[in-house]
Amino acid sequence: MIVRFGYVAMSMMVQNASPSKTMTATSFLKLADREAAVRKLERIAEENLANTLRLLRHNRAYEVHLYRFSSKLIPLISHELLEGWNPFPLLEPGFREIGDYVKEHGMRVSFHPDHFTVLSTPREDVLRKSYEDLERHVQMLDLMGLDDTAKCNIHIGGAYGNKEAAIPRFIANFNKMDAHIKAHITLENDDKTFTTIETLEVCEQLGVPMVLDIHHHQVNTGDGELDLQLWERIARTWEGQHLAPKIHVSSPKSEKDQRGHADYVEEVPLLRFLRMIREVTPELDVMIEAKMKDASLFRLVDKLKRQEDVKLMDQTTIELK
DNA sequence: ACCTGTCAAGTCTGG
DNA sequence: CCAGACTTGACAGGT
Repeated sequence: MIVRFGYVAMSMMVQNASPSKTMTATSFLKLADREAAVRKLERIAEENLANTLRLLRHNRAYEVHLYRFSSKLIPLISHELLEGWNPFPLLEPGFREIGDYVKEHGMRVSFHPDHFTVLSTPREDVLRKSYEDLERHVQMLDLMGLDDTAKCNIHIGGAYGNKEAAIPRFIANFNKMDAHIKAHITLENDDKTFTTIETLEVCEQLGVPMVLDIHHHQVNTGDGELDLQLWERIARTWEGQHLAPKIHVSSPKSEKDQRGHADYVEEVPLLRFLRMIREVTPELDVMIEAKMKDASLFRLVDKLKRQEDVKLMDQTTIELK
């Protein structure tokens, strides 16, 4: 089995390369000249895109093939103060450059819209904003010139005290979306509400690939023991996608805070999982969600390569024999 | 240079 | 019905 690793949004190795610089609404309002304030936002967005490209070059140099973009590339884009603002024409060259680089080097990229994107919501205003948020994320991928192998990963959302009602509401709201948007969505089990099995059932019903988060599963297990049978069902949701299944990995922050994310990733639980699935899964992509970002990725790979059944293929790819 | 509080968002809890 | 907690990286304002 071939396993590749990636990381999220920012680098601990490249200095001053934040792709998530922002401006508060308060300081936006403090600027007397609104046009100048908007131009400042646009400058920040261009800087975020430039830093994203710097990170991709870093990824290329270190053979990191998976990367998740920051969802905060354009500051205040969803804020009501900026209603009517359309920075996309200005940012198009920046997005295109990123997409060209991704395609040139065969990278797998994604977004993870914030947890305020909630398709299970009963509130019309929240649903509208969620649709807008998803549309905006897909729009960015479109401007990059990327196809629907670049995914937007989301959670099912809130339960509102009644999961049995929230799930069909999610499904109905999901189905109202354009096919182009739907084709970009993946669903991930969360750490509090919707378990692996519940998320999987929705994925199977909707024909949406599922991203398994093994840390979330550990803290929100529900009824579904993570055995080979469950994994095979999850892996099947990726059939026909031209993509290897993807999982998320992180480790508990502490004994007391099991849900928080630690700086680095423990290799033992991951190895146990990989060895369980290696016979049935030829390729797997693993997103590292640790505070130390790319630094934790390299530390993890360094630990893994010492295992007898692990062979290092490149700086971030292993073969588990 | 560093520290502390605030900001965005939506859900959930406790009162 | 409403205030506060939760989460995250980064701003904003203070020393």
